Amino acid sequence: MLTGLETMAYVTEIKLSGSRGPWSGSAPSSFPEVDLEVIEEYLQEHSQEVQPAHTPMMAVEQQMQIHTHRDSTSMENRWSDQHAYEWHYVSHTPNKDELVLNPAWTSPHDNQWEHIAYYTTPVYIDSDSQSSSSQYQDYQDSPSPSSDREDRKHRNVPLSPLSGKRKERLFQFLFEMLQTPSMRSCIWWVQSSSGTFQFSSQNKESLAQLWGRRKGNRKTMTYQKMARALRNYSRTGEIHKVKRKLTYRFDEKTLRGLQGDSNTL
DNA sequence: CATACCGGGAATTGCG
DNA sequence: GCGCAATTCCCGGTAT
Repeated sequence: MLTGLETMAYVTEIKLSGSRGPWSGSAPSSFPEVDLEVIEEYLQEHSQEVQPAHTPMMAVEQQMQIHTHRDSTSMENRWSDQHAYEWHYVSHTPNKDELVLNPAWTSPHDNQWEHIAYYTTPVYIDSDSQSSSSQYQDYQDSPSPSSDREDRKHRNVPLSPLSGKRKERLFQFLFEMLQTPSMRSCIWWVQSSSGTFQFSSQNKESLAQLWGRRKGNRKTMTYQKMARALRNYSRTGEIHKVKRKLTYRFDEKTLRGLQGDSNTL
């Protein structure tokens, strides 16, 4: 039989045949995966818009709930409690770990952060935010945040004229996804203030596929390949890997640049 | 032992 | 044609 991922792949291939088939509607539990189509559509409409006004995306989100909410989080947190690292959300809730997914779009008052998440940037929708934002400035991920190697040389992202649209970079795409509520089941901030984010081991492939589509690659993008590109960033400094499973961190500069963008756009 | 992640060399592709 | 930013392949290493 097909696994959730594969099934989804098929679905996305066949898709738009209008019929949502028996799966999505009646068997939401069959796959916690995210519906790429829905996400794509949504993203297309809101991609770069600056319309904080209303949130017509609610429709999308509702649909997504069907596929994503449920408890597919169990694994995600298994390691999180092994030893509190720089984030210890769940410190006291055994099965609460869901940190990200569920609570988000189910509570009525989450519109708050949804807003923030949208146009103000930094956002503090990360797992830690509400709990303990105290002991965090400590992470000892990589060597050190300071020691400016040779980045500041002549490699800055000047808000260049950007005449003509430059191709979207992977880290920009990821940042965008991180600001998209509906993508919370694929990627989320572990600690937005430090730019640390993490991929969902269940839906990382969906996110990768989405990236691949956006780029219009010939073959389908996979997390493996996307991660390879991510590894290149550790050389150029945009993003660094942190010692936690599926977790990375935007460089301060990169983050600042991205945040600036989203505000100024 | 099996599977998932991680890392990086190296060739190739697309684009500006 | 050049260089950049991936993309694709692949394979060894580590962790679970």
